[in-house]
Amino acid sequence: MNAEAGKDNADVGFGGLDALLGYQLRRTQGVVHRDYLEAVDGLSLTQKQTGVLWLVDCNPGVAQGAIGAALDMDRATTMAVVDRLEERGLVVRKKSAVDARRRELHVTPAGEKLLARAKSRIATHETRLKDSLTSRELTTLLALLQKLQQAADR
Amino acid sequence: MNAEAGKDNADVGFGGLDALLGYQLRRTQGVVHRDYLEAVDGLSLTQKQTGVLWLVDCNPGVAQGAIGAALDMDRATTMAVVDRLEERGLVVRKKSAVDARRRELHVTPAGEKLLARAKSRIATHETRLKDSLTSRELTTLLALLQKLQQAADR
DNA sequence: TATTGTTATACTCTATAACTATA
DNA sequence: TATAGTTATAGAGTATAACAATA
Repeated sequence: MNAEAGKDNADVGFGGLDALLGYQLRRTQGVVHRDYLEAVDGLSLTQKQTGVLWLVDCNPGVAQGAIGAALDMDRATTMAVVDRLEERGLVVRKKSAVDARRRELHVTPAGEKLLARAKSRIATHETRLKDSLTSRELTTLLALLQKLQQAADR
Repeated sequence: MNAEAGKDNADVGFGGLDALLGYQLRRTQGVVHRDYLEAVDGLSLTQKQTGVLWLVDCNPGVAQGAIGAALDMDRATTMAVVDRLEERGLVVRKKSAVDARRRELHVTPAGEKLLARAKSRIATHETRLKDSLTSRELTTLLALLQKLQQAADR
């Protein structure tokens, strides 16, 4: 494994790419999500799916659109995610008695069980991440991410 | 638009979800990528595609695998991304004269032109993001993201 | 008219597994 | 045996557009 020609893995120049906030953000998200998937290995839950399950669980009867708005998803995207959860019997859609356009979402017993297991695994994953930072750094990081969200969301 | 039943967009409780680093990271990445796509509107370049184009440009003849390693991508994922760029005539694959297994990547003139335009738009996008932070906050944020990457990458 | 959900469709990223050809 | 790239295949997130039902 010599660096005889072309470029070896070790000597790839970034030419300023790594100075981009967007790049570092995406890269960090990628690594963290992979660690997340390992943490919940076997549960078959992505970050997004867990997010929906989590919110539906603590907001029983919440409308699909509200979930999408809360998690910053398009209506069609929300449909796709909820569809998958419903197919797996983790959530159910019920017609709203108050507004027939709405579908109230509820977590099923199976969903509750899975969510509980996921939360436990996620706690471990989160601890691993947070342990790499001081308490002050964590607070700072969350605040800065918040600022970025506001700057980018227009 | 009343909050008559179920849950209205405004009163969705997060039940601790928003305290998760992984959640805030994913959310921030989503908002920032959307802003990115708006910034490069019409160029049809995602963050990932731009990243590959960028690295190939400043590392002419780089091997595909090296690009994947640098950008933290699976071999198959790298294939898919490079395939799209090649189909669009933005990069070319050439057999390495030194190691016949390798494919050296090069940016085409069309790719150079597109990358230049993208870089200009990205500068604006990055400025918008960075302007929301002080210079010290930016340094801190980049350092903390770095720390997280190391903590999650195992 | 506006809103909520739906369907159809499409693109991108991601990954696993099996395969070829080279080393 | 190990590495670089390839192909086939699949799942997941994302989004646009057109549509139905309801408000």
